[in-house]
Amino acid sequence: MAITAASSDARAKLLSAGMRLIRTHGFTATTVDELCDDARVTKGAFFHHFVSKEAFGVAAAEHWSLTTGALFARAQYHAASDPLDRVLAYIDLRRALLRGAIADFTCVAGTMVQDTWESSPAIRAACDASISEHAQTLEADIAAAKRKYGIAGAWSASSLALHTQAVLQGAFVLAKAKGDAAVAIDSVDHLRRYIELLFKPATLKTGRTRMDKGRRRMKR
Amino acid sequence: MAITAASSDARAKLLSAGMRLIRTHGFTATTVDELCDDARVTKGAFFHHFVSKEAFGVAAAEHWSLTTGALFARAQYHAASDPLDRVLAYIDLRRALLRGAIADFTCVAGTMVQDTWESSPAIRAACDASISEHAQTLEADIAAAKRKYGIAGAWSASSLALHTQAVLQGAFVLAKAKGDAAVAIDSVDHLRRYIELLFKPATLKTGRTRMDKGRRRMKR
DNA sequence: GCATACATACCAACTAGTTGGTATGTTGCT
DNA sequence: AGCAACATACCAACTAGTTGGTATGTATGC
Repeated sequence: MAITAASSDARAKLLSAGMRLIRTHGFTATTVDELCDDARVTKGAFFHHFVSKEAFGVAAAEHWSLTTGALFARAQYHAASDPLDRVLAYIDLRRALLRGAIADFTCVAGTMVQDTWESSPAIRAACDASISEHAQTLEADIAAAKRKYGIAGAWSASSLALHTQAVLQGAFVLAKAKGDAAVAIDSVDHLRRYIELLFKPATLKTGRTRMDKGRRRMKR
Repeated sequence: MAITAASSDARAKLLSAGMRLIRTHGFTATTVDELCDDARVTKGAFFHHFVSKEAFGVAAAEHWSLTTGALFARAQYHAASDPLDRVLAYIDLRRALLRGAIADFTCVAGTMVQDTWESSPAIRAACDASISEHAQTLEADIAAAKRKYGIAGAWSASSLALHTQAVLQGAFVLAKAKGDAAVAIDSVDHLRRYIELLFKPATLKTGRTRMDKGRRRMKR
């Protein structure tokens, strides 16, 4: 797929418009016309770059994976030497991102999978890959923390990594229902507290005190 | 809204069809024709009972609230004398319900709000009411448990009640993405462990041992 | 004789996708 | 260098089918 000089301005603009529109209306409710209007591109250009609306959906999930993957890869939370600190710093970053309009912080893959999981196996798989691969970037740090602090709970690093994503996805749903990010922030705070508690006995032995570090506003 | 003698067989059939269809396709992707076909009712009947598709959505959220409200009201988890036991029994019930087809255990309100929160304030509000009122039925037990065990965490009973709903909603999203309920069960297990840990110091003082009670399969 | 609970037939607007075209490269041969 | 052959990126207008919604009719019970 040699990328030529002006390799499709239109494709990039459509994907960018897709991120916005899918997050606000979901995938099914986002029409091809709407996508084209928003991207200031014609329908011909749309079907030149994507053989169908479904193919666009798959490309949108992959685009989401790439852009968010790059964002998190270059974030500073990897800097901490302690693996548990890296996990907690990730949670703090996710909490800090819950700002501005709801459509600006919610997850394209999570939103899209809700109205496509039954009708489009291809989109479902692409969304699953996006979410699961992102979770996997956490898994190594969680596993390292378990090893370092000798935690032998009945839970696996991978299940905890996926749980963080479940909490975030659920927090987005509640934020949409309430039209307010506050409830999502509260939920992420509960998630942070959970991880602190999971590692608390071990870190106390080691003489660490991390509790309430990074804690901010707690409403109600 | 006086309920007349044979108060609309059609209305009930449409709402029942709506529960199924909204859970599988979402609200926007569910068409009025599909609803009518599934309920074996004509379009005339649909618009006789609901002034618009949006009004049907609001009615669907209210119907969901009523039916699930009744289900949980008559469940036995209220029986335990200890409030913490009641909260954990609720979690166990939610875990036990994660069986069969995905569309059979997911939440109508949570699914519907995802593709309507931006376009329909009325449906958004109805879904919020459904989720928030359900969370409130947990709040009293959580508050009682906090009081009984003298827990003074930086979290409120209401925020924890909403957090349980966020975890469940997120678990549904991941289950849809993976096409498998296992990931949702794992997440609910993490939620149960969190609540156990929140109350652990206090219950140990009191001589309770609840840990790992009710624990079942833990995959991976 | 009049309201309620439907049924049938229909419509204007919108839907994803198609068609046939153009403008601008890029490549390979001489 | 120069030109034919082809590829890419796009566009405007169209189509076949679907959408939520309506207009009008009818059957039944009080």
